[in-house]
Amino acid sequence: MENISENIRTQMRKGLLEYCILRILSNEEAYASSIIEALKGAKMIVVEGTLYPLLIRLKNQQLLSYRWEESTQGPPRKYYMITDKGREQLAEMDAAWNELVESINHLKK
Amino acid sequence: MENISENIRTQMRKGLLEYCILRILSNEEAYASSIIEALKGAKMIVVEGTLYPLLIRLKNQQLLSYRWEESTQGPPRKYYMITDKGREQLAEMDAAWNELVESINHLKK
DNA sequence: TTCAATACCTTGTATCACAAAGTACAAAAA
DNA sequence: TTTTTGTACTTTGTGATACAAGGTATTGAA
Repeated sequence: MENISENIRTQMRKGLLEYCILRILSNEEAYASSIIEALKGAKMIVVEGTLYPLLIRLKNQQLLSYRWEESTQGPPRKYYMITDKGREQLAEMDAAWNELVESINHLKK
Repeated sequence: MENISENIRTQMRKGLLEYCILRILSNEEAYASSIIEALKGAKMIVVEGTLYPLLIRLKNQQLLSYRWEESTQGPPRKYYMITDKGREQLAEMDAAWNELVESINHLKK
């Protein structure tokens, strides 16, 4: 645990990654690398070793599905898409997130 | 895990409890039960088994200190207070939280 | 056919929150 | 006095999550 400030951020992120993935996939299909890029764009840095198990988890919960697609450069890609059940879950997560923000704001007063 | 919605909230809270404790103690000294009450007021429900180890952890990191105080009803209480180092950490956590909120907002667009 | 690039996956570890217990103390009740 | 009740503090075991550091497989170019 070399960098304390990084650790704070890592811990705060916990439990929010699933939410972020669902949010990203609510707009478009994507495969792992493009999801990582999207997360980077939001400054939610994540490594492959974190993302892959997470995607598998979400797929097993039937919140995501995927299809294989050939790539022009390299091996085929697994494109993930959100399911109806995933959208329901996303709605719940939106609510949970909003409550969390309210909770923190309440403690800031 | 029986209640999925609860689990979502539990996971989202992860890493934020330390932040909440420091925020609460930034205004006033408090002992465990009163901290739990404050968290309840913000709808961040937490149980003793979570809070006590957390307080000990924060104390070992020298972000908190405490003093014993007699109680009119029951055994003495451990009143915790934030240290200077704790206030520095709190400032970092404020920044981390703000960035996190921005990250999520970014993904919502 | 070897190599580099890309994509996907697995294993071991640390951290955190919770559930469910237990210990210690003080004041009221028996 | 002894027992009970209420309050406060603590510990142990479990499950979930993110990360680091590896590995496997496919493709196309050198």
